[in-house]
Amino acid sequence: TLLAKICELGNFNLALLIMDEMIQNNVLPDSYAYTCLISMLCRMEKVVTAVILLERVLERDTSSLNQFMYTSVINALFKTGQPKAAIYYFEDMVKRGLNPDTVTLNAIIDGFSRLGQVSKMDDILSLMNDKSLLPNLATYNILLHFQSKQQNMSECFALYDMIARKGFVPDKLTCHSIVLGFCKSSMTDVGAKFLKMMIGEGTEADQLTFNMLITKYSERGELVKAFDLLNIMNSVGVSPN
RNA sequence: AAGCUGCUCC
Repeated sequence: TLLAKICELGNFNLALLIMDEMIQNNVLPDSYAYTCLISMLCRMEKVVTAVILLERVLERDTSSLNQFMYTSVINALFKTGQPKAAIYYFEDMVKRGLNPDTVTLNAIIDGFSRLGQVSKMDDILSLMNDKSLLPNLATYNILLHFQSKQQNMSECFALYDMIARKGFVPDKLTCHSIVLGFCKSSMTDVGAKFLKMMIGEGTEADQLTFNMLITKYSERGELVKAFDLLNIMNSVGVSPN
């Protein structure tokens, strides 16, 4: 419990110290303690320490292993530009009979999408399908963001439709990606219209997305439109920063 | 209880 709270507060040095003390006193950390520590280290970009800790669990306490530890490490390795290591742990996870779930595969799809490795993304999507794992909203948001960065707006709309068809409610990340695609395509007005439409449909309004459009309009000298958005922000209760 | 999705500005 103490470890969990310290992890939550983000003090990994103290958490590691306490873990050492536990081990010295023959109180072995349990699965929960290890998971908290590893995920905290990954969040704080201490991926090397996280991997060392995962290796310790692999050596002495394989019964404590779970998907959370692996997903945290796989995600952090991708994010720090170490895809080979990430895949190594993915394969290790599978070897040990820990079934990757949608969250694990999402982390990998996102990792490959950042590297522009489309065929690997497809491989993981096929795997998801083969294992009868259902994509979640994050899966679609990852794909949507990937397409929007490349201004593939028709792909974006196909994904947007898919989100609704699968019964998910688009969120602020969904909205951000679509508007991003329009901004990049210099279709700022369409982006603004889309944002207004999504807000009208109940999507949580979002400061970042407004900022993106306001910045774009400001760059283009379209200040009337920029101020119009600022007014809308106020009227829907999103505070400007 | 813990793991996935934001090249807005700074």
